[in-house]
Amino acid sequence: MNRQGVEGRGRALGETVGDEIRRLLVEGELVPGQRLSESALGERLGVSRNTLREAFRGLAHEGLVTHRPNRGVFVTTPSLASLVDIYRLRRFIECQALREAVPGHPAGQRMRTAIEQARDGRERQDWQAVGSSNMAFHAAIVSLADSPRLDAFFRQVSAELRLAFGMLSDQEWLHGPYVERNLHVLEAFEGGDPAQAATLLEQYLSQSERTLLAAYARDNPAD
Amino acid sequence: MNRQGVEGRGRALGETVGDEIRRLLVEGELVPGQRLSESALGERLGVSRNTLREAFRGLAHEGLVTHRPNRGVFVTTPSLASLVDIYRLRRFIECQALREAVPGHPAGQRMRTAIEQARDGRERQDWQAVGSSNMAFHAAIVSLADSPRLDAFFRQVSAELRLAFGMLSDQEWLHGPYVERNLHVLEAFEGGDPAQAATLLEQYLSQSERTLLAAYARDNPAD
DNA sequence: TTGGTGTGATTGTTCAACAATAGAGATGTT
DNA sequence: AACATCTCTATTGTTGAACAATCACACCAA
Repeated sequence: MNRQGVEGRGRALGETVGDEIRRLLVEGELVPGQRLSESALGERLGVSRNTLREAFRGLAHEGLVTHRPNRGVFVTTPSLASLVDIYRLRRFIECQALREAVPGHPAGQRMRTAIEQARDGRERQDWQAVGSSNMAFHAAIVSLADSPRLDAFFRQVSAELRLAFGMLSDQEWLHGPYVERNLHVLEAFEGGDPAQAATLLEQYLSQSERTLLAAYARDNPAD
Repeated sequence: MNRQGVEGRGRALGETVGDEIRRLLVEGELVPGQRLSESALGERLGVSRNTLREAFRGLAHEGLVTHRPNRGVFVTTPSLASLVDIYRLRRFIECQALREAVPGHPAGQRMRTAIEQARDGRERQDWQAVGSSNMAFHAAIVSLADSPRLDAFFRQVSAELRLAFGMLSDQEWLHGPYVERNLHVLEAFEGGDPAQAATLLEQYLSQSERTLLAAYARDNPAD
């Protein structure tokens, strides 16, 4: 009788549920602030409350979901403070990864493919795809540091940021302009000038932050 | 009938169980490689299997515990690779935090108190206390970056590292020599020379890494 | 309006059950 | 003895039902 809504994978456990919810999250099916009822969501995914609760724990740990004791779990509503924190982090991590990277690191290839995919998405006006590719580009930058733990951490922060992007309108304006700037960074890096690449990236991130904060303030006047 | 072994806190949930296990972990009551049976540990802590499982999820997410599907959860045995990764990370994060810190940052005070506590511990030959204070010192360095997320990440990595220290003998040699070096770093920093402080810290961490890896190799010849 | 008070819905936690799996031991073959 | 195969068993994976604890809200009194 088990594993109905989630198709039966042999290997994994109800951990698949976590992935499933994550997917609903980045696809915007579940929006920030929304309450995730244990019984309702459990029924929808075809799992029991206990299993769902386990999944919630992981998601809460990643910050995608917020647990208010005795009240339930809610899709995290990114605060202005958290956005500022995330961008501070990104500058801190990405710029140094770029600056200290060994030349010819294989991640350069991943950066290049990410840019190409972003271009594809832009042509199709698929801004969600552009956003994903964009994040892949930055994840590649982080991977220059060759630290699995740092990669995992960045992946987590990205997901949280993704949540914020999802709650805003004007996706084109948020993602579009950065495709070409990614390319500039890559060119500086592969041209053997990591310091210059880091400087470009720093400006890039600061501008991106301003844009995001402005959009946030516009869409959430209450805050 | 609930909440027996774990004394009944009114506000929190079986999440207390996570803290409890964490405590057992850093105190060395639970050693790396050990299997954590759901029924046994559940009985010992006075919680049900389901509640315990929820706690396991969080711990696994922090890397303190490793989940092998259908086989159970085990206290993580830090690998050589993970130690190398952790030290790479520490150099990456701590040195830059120090380098970019604003002068007169309040965390300087926390660094100073940590050093004093480490000295106390050293006098009492309480090497576990020295290790804790040492970590507090480095956490203070990270907090110079003013990023809650980075702080949380570092706390997590520290706990994992702590696990590794716990499995080694020769605690005095691992912790003792660094108390004074912490002071040198602090002095350089408060003397207004962050670059010098970062350089000192870098050497410090590299030496600490060598010592740790050597001890690890000695105690785990199999690896 | 302000301040209780009950009431219903949801979470927190336990328990008992069963399916699924890995590992150990037993069996049999060469 | 070495090896593959086959039970068998203990443990995990997951469920559903139960009940206690807690919160949100409507209702009512002053």
